[in-house]
Amino acid sequence: MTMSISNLVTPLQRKTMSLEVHKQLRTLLIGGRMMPGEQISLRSTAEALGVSVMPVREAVQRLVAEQALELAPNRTLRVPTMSADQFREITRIRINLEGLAAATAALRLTPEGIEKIEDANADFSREIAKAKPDGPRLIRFNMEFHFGVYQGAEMPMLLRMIEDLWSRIGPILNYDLQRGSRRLQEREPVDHHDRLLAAIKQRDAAAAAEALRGDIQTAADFIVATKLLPAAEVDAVANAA
Amino acid sequence: MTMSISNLVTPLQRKTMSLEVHKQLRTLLIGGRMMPGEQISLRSTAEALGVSVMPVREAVQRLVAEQALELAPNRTLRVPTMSADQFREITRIRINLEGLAAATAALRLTPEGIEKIEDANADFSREIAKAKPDGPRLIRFNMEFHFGVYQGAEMPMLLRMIEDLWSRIGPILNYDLQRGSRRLQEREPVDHHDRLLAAIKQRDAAAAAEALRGDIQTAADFIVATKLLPAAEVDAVANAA
DNA sequence: ATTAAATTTTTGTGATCACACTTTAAAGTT
DNA sequence: AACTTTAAAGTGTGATCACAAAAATTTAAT
Repeated sequence: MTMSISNLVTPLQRKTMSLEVHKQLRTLLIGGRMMPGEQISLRSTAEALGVSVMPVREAVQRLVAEQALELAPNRTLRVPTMSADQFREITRIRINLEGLAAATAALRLTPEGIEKIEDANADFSREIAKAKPDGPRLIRFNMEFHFGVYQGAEMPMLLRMIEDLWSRIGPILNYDLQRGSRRLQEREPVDHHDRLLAAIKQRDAAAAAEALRGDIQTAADFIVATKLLPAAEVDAVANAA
Repeated sequence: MTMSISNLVTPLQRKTMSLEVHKQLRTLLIGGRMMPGEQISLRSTAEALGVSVMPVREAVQRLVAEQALELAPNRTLRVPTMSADQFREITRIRINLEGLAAATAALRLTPEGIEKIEDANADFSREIAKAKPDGPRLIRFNMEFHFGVYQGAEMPMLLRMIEDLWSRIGPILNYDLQRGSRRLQEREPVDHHDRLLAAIKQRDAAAAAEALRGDIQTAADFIVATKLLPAAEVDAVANAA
């Protein structure tokens, strides 16, 4: 009976088409490839992906549960729209959850982990310094930086909850970005990142959470200021508890 | 064109069997009617509920997304088991999220809302004072008290996230309760509730969050101390990101 | 040209069947 | 009796069909 094999193999993933569809749709959403309010059709997406409707149905159910998609009362499926109030609420939740992750990560991050974050921050800083920064690249580097920190907290459940939140605000952020936000020209986000990084190196949990709070809050204030988001939702969501 | 009718009618819910099944299973889970590790069969539950497997499949997908159910690598469906580490992580998340809700509620709760909470707390206090308190009733009153507070925050997304967390720890809490925990005999939870209530009445957000932290933490410490939870999970979960 | 009615198309939802895989029970073998 | 092998039952997964309801389109009428 072999004894240490469990340390050598990866725990064997479950591979279904549902999960594959779920991942693809989620990537589209986070990347802002689908506009808020846009309608989705089961059969269309099934045909586009070359599968039957079944895997799509299951994937969609998961996305609805994650609130990354929305099932309207008239049974139409769409990318959720978000009111300014809802966005503000998510921002408060993010500050708490991601603040917790950052604070914990400040205490637990390994030197290797810190190095990865520094790389991501360098990439981000370099891109934003360009005359005409590439939006998608910026988003990617920003994501690598943030989730590099969050992974360092070694709290898998918390990480997943944060991912879910990002998949919900992804469409908003990216949609704003595609319209050519001028915030990209500013050094502000880099300052917050540097401050967070410094706090982590000093193992200062409170300072890390505070730096992250500044990053999230100022970015959110900017989005709200664009007046892109409707003041309030008119139609009710059908997510009965 | 009628103008004020929108204020009179409820926004018409989407009524599908999937949602019904979802609600029923979720109730079972939160109520601790299903043991951690217990296996679920699509066909069995479908037959038990008198429907086809389809609604069950969709409901289960949602529950898996909510992490209230688990899909093992060998494709078996079961109520998630939880290691002590995982429970501790959830506790930290709860302290942050429910603390945020309590702090916000302290500032926003209406007199009617406060009255409702006081009633729930009185019921809870009365039940716990009995010689042989009724477990399910205690759980219900405790839930009414907590969610009475959380609803007062007027943050619907946060509320839903907290509900999801409760559906995950429900099996643990209730399972412990069914084994006849002696903690019920103690006044401790009542003290924390009273402290929280007092903070709310004084509109002291920080004190409210702190009182709630005490309530959650001491209860969690007790659960961990029972040694009911395994130290670590042996088999990996199949929730690929 | 506009509006109203009728028709067609498309939508999500539920049920049923087929398949590959795992687990369990039975039969066979030593 | 203990072990191995084989067969049966049960599992989630994917595909296909049927249906009612909503949307979009066309047709008819004013």
